[in-house]
Amino acid sequence: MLLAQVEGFLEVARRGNVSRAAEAMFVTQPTLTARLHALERELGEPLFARTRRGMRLTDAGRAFLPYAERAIRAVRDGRQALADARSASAGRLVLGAAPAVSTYVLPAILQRFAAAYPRVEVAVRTGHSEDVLQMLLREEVQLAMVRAMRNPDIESIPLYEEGLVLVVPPGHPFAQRSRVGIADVASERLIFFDRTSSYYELTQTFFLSLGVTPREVMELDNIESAKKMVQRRLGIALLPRTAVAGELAAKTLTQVTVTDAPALSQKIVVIRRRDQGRPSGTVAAFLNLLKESDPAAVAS
Amino acid sequence: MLLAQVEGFLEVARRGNVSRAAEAMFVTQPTLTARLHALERELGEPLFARTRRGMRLTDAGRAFLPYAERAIRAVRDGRQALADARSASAGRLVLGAAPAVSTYVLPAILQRFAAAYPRVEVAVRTGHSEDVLQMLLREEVQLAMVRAMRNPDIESIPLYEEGLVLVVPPGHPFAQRSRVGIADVASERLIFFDRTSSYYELTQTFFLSLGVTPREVMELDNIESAKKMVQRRLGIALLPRTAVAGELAAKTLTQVTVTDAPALSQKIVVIRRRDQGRPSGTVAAFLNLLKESDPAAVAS
DNA sequence: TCTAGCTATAGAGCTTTTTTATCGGCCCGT
DNA sequence: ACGGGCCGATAAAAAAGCTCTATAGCTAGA
Repeated sequence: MLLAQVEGFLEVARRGNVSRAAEAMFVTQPTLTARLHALERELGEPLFARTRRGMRLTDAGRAFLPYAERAIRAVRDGRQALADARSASAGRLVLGAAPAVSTYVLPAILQRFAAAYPRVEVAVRTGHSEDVLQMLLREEVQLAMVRAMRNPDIESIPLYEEGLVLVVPPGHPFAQRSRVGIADVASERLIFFDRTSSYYELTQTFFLSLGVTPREVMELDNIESAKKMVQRRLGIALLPRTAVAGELAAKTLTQVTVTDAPALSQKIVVIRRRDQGRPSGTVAAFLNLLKESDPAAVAS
Repeated sequence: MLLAQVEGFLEVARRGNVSRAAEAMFVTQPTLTARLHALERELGEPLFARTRRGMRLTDAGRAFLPYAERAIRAVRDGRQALADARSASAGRLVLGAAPAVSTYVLPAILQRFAAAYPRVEVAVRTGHSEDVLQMLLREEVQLAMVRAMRNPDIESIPLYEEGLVLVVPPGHPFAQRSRVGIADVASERLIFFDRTSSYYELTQTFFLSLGVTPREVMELDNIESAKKMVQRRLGIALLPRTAVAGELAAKTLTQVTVTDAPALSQKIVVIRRRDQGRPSGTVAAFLNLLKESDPAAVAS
């Protein structure tokens, strides 16, 4: 059965006249007649009664009519849905993100994305990078913004380098000193967050590699709490720069540079299943938006 | 766009494998590949990502999928609806009927029809023959059972001859007499029903042609009331045989034959729009059922 | 009776589709 | 490392179907 036959059926049903319907469809009348015959032959039932005045639906035709309309409408809507998806003017985008990205980087990006594509429905799922990777592999998310990871089934696009910076409360002795060494840091109470996250492992390795073992520590399970603890002078912390950008600007936290230690950072990337072909629709739109902007700069 | 392409898309989407899908659809693999390519070209977007393992839906494909399913389902359901209509195993039948037919003849017929085609939804619209004819011409009903009428746009199939019989209450003097003449009838109070119906005209013409003018009359607007009036000895009436079959059998009314007057009757036919082609589906089923039975015999 | 308007039909040409056969890549077991 | 097996893509020939022009057949209305 050809869609063209069903469309012809509808057009003739509407107009009751093959010639006019043919004209409206930009085909000749015999063509349309043939389509109708083919459709009737396939369905095994006359859909029209031929009269001197034109074509009238038979009972069978009347019975078939709503289904024909539904089918044509479905195809038309499907085309529209694809067009929407292509222009990203509508559709759905499901993102995965690591906690620090989700909280401090994504909001500003999503604000711009939502402004550019107001009809796109966006969903964000937050989790540790490893968990988000699994979501991606299970196709629960289309894109994920996580720390750089190695996996043969994904491709990564570098997003930004997220530095970990040492923050202290305003008025802390470190803030006045010209030089702060790693040994000085080790003697302070250190505040960590989320033992199960990659940050924890990263910072621990960092200290160990410098031969430093911070003794007094406090551990929180989220960055926001860690910041509060530092502000209440319960310790100092190594936190993602994006997570403290706001506090540094408001001078409610002060950044301290450790002179005798290398910069500590990790790469944040956006990852995507490698077997999904070229990005399209909302995904492509989001990636373009990322490409045009510096995610780390918009952290709030 | 070809339905076959959409079906191919669905089958491949389900199986993730062109070769298997092609096999299931009884075509060769290159055919199906070509269909997919044609569909993708028409939609301007890859629907599948080709991998070593087979075909995976792209985001675009996923967006299109529900519409494709809807379209195919609509066509499938449409086919089924036609098949149902053909076998009259389901569907809808809208009948028109004159009051006497609707009340006394149709119930028994519909009982049998409903037994034979339980899934057919039946609707009856009752009205005077002329009104029902208009309903038929406006296609508000598919068939109508009315008195024989002349109209170029309809075709009629004779159903039965409906005789008008003179009924009197049990114990009425006429019931005992061997001969009742038209003059005797004229001296009785006569009960008519529904001045606007064809019965009224018919009976009036009948008396006039015999040179009789019934003086005392009573007029009801429905047969059932007329029967009750006769039973309460308020008069005698000329009523359709089918309408009094039950009372005659139960001996709550008595039939009297007028010896010096011709039999009075009118033809009941089933009519149908002439431009509807050959009857099909529920209509054909109903007509067949009529053909096989004697409607007048089943009057209750 | 003629004309206008309707659909059906015939036959040629062309486009599209389908098929067979084959290619090129990749995975996996030996 | 290599070969068999499975994947989809491609080429080319054959087949099928579609669309066109031209025309027929029919009826209603002038």
